Amino acid sequence: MKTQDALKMSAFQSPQQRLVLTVLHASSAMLSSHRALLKPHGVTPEQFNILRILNGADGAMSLADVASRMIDRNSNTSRLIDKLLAKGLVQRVTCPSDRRRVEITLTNEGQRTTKHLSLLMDETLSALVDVWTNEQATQAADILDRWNMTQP
Amino acid sequence: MKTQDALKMSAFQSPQQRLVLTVLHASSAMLSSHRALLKPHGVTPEQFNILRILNGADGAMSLADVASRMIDRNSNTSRLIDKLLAKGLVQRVTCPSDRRRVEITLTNEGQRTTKHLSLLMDETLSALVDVWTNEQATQAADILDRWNMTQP
DNA sequence: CGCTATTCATTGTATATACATCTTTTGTGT
DNA sequence: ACACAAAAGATGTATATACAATGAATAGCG
Repeated sequence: MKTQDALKMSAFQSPQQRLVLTVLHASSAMLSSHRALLKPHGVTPEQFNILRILNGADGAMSLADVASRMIDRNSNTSRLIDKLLAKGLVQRVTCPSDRRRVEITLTNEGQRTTKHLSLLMDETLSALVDVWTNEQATQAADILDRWNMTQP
Repeated sequence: MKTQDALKMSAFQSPQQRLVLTVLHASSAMLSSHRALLKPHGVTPEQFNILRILNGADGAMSLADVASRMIDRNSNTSRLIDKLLAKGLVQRVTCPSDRRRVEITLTNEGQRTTKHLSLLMDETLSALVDVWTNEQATQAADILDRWNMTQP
């Protein structure tokens, strides 16, 4: 169901409330697209997010470094990395200078997979997000960022 | 971490891609606020969403009716209603004219709780979303809806 | 030094979600 | 009337998340 249909009867109390609900709906729909696209390759959007972070990083990253760049920045990073490890996409090495830390790196296969999936995502999803002009996308993102800036 | 910080290094490929990531981050932060606010009252945002739907409906609703109005429109509605049932907030009655259907209604306690929590949410969260003017909120929501309209 | 506090990561438990499958009941076509 | 398809819900399994608690290693300070 489309957002405007789904919420039609509820007669938003305010434009701000409408925006919050619209964002929640849009986020859910976007994640579904990503999930469907990645699924045939055995990777979830949350796992792919980690792969992209590792691919974008220069050197090795500790688990906390990865977590701080995730969309959902939490302690389940350990378990997501477990899954990637089981698939042979990442490597986990205890840091010798500080044995509390764990360095996470992409394996060669992990690099190949990440590049391949990034390309696939960009190609497939660019058609979808082209409903927005550059100006519209920038404008909406700027407005949403006003809110993010006030959050803890 | 703030969205613009979190993603600073990644040098967005396009304004559209930036918007997608911004929406995902904003959605996650919004849900966290809601969750924290509702938690002391023993209700999750997902459960509260169902309570609000039932409260907004005129008469009784079937499970499918509820599901179609949910943010994440899926088949786990059954289990969410199980939780609300265990808390005595909703009632579940097999429809006599079509025994496949189940009518869900708020109990008296469910109505009280829903009104109380709605008020609490509005009061507490209105301060947060006031970083947006009415015009900004409407503009951003309109832009996001352009995307929703194209999705299946 | 040795004790304590802090940091980094992992694990336990409850919750929610995605997807597929199954059961029960109703509808339909011949 | 009977067989079969479709509809409404429930459930099984794997995954992800929130939050708290734990374990291990280091830092800091007396």
